Amino acid sequence: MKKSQLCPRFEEAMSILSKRWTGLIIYQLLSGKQRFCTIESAIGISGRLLSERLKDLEKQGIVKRDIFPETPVRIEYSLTEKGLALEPIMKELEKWSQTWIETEAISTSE
Amino acid sequence: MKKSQLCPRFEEAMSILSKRWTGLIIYQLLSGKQRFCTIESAIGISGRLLSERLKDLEKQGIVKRDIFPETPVRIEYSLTEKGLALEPIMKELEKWSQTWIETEAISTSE
DNA sequence: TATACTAACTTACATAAAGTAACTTAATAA
DNA sequence: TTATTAAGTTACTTTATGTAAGTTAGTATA
Repeated sequence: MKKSQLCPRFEEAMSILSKRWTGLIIYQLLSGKQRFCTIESAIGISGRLLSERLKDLEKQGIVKRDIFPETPVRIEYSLTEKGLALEPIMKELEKWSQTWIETEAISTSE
Repeated sequence: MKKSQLCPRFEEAMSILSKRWTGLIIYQLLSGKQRFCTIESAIGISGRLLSERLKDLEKQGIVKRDIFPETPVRIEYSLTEKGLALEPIMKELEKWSQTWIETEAISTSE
C-alpha cells in the first residue's frame, strides 16, 4: 500500500475511531463502567465483535476490565484516563450531529 | 440486527466517521480544496475507494465537487459548510493523539 | 493519421472484516 | 442431575476493502 503524508499519531488515532463500533463503545462507556451484556444491548453490537473490540481497546490502554468472581461471574468495563480523554471528541460530535443530521435522512432499513 | 438505545443522530454521525478513510478525507480537505490525485497520494488511499467515499460524502452534503473542463479535466473537491463544521472534532482528535499516542507503539507493518 | 499523455475514474478479482446463530465454560441453585 | 446465567467462542455466510489493470475524453506529438 502507498504511504501517507499525514502525522502518524493522528493517523493512528483516526484508525481507532474509524473502526466500526469502537466510537460507540467508548461513547457508551463515558456514561460509566458497565458490563458486557449492557454494552451489547445498548449499542446493538454482537457478542463476537464486542468481545473483539474490547480486547483491542484494552490492549491500547483505552478500556479497563475488572473481574468480580461472583456467580455468575461479573465483569465490568470502564474507560482509563486515556479513554476518558476522548470525551471532548464525543461531545463535539454530539453537537455536530444535533446541528447537521436530520432524523428523516437516516436510513431505516433495520 | 438488534436495535440500539442511542440517539439516532449521534449514531449516524458516528457511522460516517467510523467508515474507513472518511475521517482522513475530511481532515485532508480541511487544508483547502484539492484534486482527486492530491487526496489519493496525501492519505494513501486507492482510487477505487476514494471515488466511492467522495460520492458518499457528496451525497451526504459534506463534500462539494467542482468540474473544470480543461485538458485533462480538473476536478476539485472541497468541504461544504456541513463538512467544515467537523473541524472542532478533528482538532480535538489531533490534540488527543498528540497527548496519548506514542509513535513507537504504531505498527510499522507497511 | 496514428500514437501518446493525463486526470479521474471503473472493473474484475482476491483477501479481510463484519454479521449471525449456535455452542462452551464455570459456578451454583433447584 | 438438570437448569440458569454472564461472558464469551466457533463455524459459517455476507459485505467491505485492497490491488492491479482497463476506460474515457481531450489534446499534443510523431
